[in-house]
Amino acid sequence: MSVDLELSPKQKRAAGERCCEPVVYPDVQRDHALRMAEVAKALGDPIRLQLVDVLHKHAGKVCVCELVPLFDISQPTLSHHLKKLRDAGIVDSERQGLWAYYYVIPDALEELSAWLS
Amino acid sequence: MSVDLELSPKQKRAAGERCCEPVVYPDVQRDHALRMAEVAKALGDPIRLQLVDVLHKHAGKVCVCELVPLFDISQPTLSHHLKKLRDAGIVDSERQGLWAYYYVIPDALEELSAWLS
DNA sequence: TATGTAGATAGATGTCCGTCGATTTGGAAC
DNA sequence: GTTCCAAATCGACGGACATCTATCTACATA
Repeated sequence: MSVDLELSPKQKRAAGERCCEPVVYPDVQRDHALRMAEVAKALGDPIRLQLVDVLHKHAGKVCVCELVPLFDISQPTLSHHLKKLRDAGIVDSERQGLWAYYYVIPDALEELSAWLS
Repeated sequence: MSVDLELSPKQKRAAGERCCEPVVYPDVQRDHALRMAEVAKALGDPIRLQLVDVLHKHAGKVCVCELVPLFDISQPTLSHHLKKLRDAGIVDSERQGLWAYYYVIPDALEELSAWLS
């Protein structure tokens, strides 16, 4: 006949007791997380986040030459940030003559936005 | 008396015509953007994003020892990622004996979430 | 054809990041 | 006290990142 003893923490562990409920992570989430992390990483720079903010607030397309004076960085550096945003699928551009116009791709941020809610 | 001539692009530019509507960026947004970029940067790694996902789905607190086997990284690396999330103000931890329990700070992601919507 | 101009690319540099193995810290058990 | 254990920290290494200057590419003007 068994006695209702208080078990020591070590005995509890040995008996299979856990620190908390077991945690599993569904594989389905992994590539989902990968895509969202890519977007988050692109937004993880103050200048890029402000760029998206400006482009979004000007619902239309904004010329690069209007963006350059907004920040204290060189034109090539801004071009580099715009490329990062383009590579992440957040913005796209359109050329008209000498000028290039950038805009936020509709719903590009929706996946991340939905996850955060 | 002035004639209604078609101006060349260069003449237009010389006359002050712009490629698009002038764009200004309010200073108020800058520190706002800085804080959000910090959060986005912390989420900009697949493992950290999955960590937040797991912690959030387990509304309670999750023990580190349950998190380690979920990812193919060493325990010190996981600890490093948890520190990054803590530094960004996204998660916090609580120690109980040998074990450490992590949880998502309520509303830590709200600012970014609101901006994305 | 030659010149000017907007934007992208190339190359260099210093810093930050993700990862690891080894060690340290602080409780708990014997 | 000594041993065991979970988690954090340390030190190192390779790769990625933000930034710059200099150059290149298209296109438009003359």
